[in-house]
Amino acid sequence: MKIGYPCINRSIGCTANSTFRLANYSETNLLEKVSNNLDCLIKILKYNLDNNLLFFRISSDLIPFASHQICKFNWQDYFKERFREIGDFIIENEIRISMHPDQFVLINSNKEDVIKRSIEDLKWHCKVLDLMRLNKTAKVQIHVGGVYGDKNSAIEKFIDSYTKLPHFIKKRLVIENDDKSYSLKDCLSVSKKTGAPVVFDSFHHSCLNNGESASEAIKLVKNTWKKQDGIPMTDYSSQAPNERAGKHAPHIDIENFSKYIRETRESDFDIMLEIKDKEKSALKAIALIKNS
DNA sequence: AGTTGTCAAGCTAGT
DNA sequence: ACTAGCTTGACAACT
Repeated sequence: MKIGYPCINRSIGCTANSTFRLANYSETNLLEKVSNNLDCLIKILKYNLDNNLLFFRISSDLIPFASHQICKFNWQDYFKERFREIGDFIIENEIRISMHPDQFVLINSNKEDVIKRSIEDLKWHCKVLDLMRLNKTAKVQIHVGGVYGDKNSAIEKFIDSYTKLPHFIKKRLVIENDDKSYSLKDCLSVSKKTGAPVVFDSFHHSCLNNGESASEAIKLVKNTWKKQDGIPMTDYSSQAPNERAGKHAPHIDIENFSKYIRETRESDFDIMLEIKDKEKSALKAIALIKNS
């Protein structure tokens, strides 16, 4: 079991998700930001290694506007060696990597243009992981998408788009249950048709479910991860106290986390902590696991 | 230097 | 028909 946190480290004084406005797009700006982001990424990974945090989500801002039509620069070639070095570090130290394109990436949209741009976005995410030479255990996770008033046909649309994806995307794409539209059960049925592994998000599951306990849920998703995909990736968070239902907690609720670990102890899986204070909570989680 | 408004992209629910 | 909220940090323009 590996523990990690997404995208940002708040202790080491740099960010690997620095970006700029579209209005200020220039090759110079892009080069500067990407270069800075890659430098910081390796620093974060080193910090993580020192602290036994072996799961990390790389920010979608790593290459700003990578899939936007404005970007004509061949960053793949220009930063080839840097990607390779970072990849070597990841592989040597057996760090698990994920990426999570944001809410705009929808392969089941009823607008062809949205699907097209989403695929372009998935392409660059997968390209980065390929340039790092990471194996199939490095994943790119998305939600199933919109419902458009008819979930069955929206799922059909997802399956149809998925089937047409190039192999280098398919080998990395995994789907995550969300808190409003697509439950774990929905994701499992999509997985059955597509073969895409399912990322279990425990917090979303607490918002939207069909009565499955956490330990049942983990066992169910486990079957969707083949040997080459690695052990299941999962997302964990808890409800922010006194806030709207579905809002992520600012700090880890260690009681809640401890209970989750106890309930699911018979399975091995990696945990991404989607908590606002990032590595701070991840360190607490690591300490808890060590002592349990 | 510190503060505040704004940012490429879509969907859903609520008015 | 329209908009706020999602979830969010960081850029950029303003004090």
